[in-house]
Amino acid sequence: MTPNENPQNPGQPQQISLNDQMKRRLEERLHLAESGVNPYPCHFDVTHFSDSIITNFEDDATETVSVAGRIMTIRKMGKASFFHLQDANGRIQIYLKKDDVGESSYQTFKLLDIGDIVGVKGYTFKTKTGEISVHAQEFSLLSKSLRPIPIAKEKEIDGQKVVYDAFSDKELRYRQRYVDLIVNPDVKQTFIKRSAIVSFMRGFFTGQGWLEVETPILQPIYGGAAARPFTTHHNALDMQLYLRIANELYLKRLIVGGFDGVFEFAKDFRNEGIDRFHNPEFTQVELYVAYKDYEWMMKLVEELFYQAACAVNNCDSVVFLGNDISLKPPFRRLTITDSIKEYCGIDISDKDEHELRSMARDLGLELDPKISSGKIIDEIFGEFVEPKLIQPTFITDYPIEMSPLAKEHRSKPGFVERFELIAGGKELCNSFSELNDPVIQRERLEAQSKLRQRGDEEAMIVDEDFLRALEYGMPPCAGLGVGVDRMVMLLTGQDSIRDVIFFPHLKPE
RNA sequence: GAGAAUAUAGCUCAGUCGGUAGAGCAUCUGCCUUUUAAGCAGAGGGUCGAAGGUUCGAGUCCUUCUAUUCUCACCA
Repeated sequence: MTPNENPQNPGQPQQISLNDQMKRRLEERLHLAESGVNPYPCHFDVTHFSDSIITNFEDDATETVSVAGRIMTIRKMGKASFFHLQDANGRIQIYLKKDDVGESSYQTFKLLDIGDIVGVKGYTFKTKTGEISVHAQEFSLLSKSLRPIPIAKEKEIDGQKVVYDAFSDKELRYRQRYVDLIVNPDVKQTFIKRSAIVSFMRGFFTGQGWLEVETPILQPIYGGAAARPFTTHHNALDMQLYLRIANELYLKRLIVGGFDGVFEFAKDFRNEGIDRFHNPEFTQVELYVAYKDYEWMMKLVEELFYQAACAVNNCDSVVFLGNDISLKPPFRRLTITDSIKEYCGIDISDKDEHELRSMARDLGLELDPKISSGKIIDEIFGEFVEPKLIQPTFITDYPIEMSPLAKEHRSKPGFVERFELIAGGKELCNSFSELNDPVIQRERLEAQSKLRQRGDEEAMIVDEDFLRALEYGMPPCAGLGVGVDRMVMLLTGQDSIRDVIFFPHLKPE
């Protein structure tokens, strides 16, 4: 695409709406170039970052530093000026005096705007009012900004930072995340933490000797979860493909192949509704470990969340959705049957579909007459129990109909060895002892495909190649899926998934 | 999918009963060599989300549409 082409309407020049401020900045860009100042030079030698200058400052020892960043505030006072420069780590005040930088350089400075990126060389000092600053000896323009950034002003009152005119339009913040990141420092911190959480998990897993792998996103048959997929088309092969809804079936093939532990940070895609807990594309880390079961996996998950919280927050408790949550192990464990007994006062064990349905009706739950007993239990749980589980809780031993890929419970017929981790009333993890009997797995998938024929769009499809892999023999195995976005929400205290994804899905402008 | 709210200057927001489009910040001009929501004096800046309608007259009332936000539904 040529630079001036309109992406929405190829062939047409792009309509850049020019307001007065942009016009002026464009003229300034030309004016600077004509007067011999390159508005976009190639490099600048940075020696210091704002945060380290401030931490290492000593009153009687000035230090020569080169810093670079974006101009965020300007206070011009005739022949001297102050401005704040924002670099990757924070802000530092710069003091610029005409006598020090020279007439022409000072004239150039006076043309600059908030939003321009500059480099400054100077020495550190503390102003009359006590702010650690850099006294500029040289400065240079590094990149001219053509669009005015939203200016939020800050004032400290009794140590409390008060922000005026903050850039707060949520739509604009999501659409122009780059601006959000420039002007709202907390946003940047959330994403730095997100990266730290992912790094921590990667280290936690590889430290055990498990292998990080990559498996297909474009799949001819989707599986591993109950969800509607996105479809796409491969032209050369002229075939329909699906964007993965999970990578479970591929990772298990790798366990068959002889790896003892594999994991993948997977972007998954589900063609479903959008709300503050769901984005159409989201990140899930899935982990499979041979010769282990779900009991073992629960201990691992406790450690994972506890250590991750300590690593990124230096603290084992968080505030999530308005609740104080402690991530100190052990987490409470409760079978789904016991949880319903506790929160609804009813005993669902050994009840048939008819009895369960009337119990649900007594609780005031309207149910689709087509759904079977496992799904009824899930509905009761989802409606009356899950929202009440604020502290981290493992809910275990789900009805077998809901879990076609999990192994039947070793001592409870009709249930599987499965757990979910719930915190703040929301599911964060799902895990089971993986079903590795290929004959039973085939039966379960075929039962799913019957549900599918009856109109359940989320029922799974029989994946013959996956079954073939199991027929070669898969060791006993524990599997885990962690919703990374939700885990980041929990550990950063964000109430919406949109605040932990840089570019959440929005309709086109 | 349903309901509620929102959409006015680059940003944050006022706009009363339908009668000339407002403020602060930002921008521009002038003054100002340790300021910090810098200050002082002046100036410019608007297709009031889009399209229809009612009316002598619509930012304001009505209809439709678009987008967003929140809640609910759906959703491992």
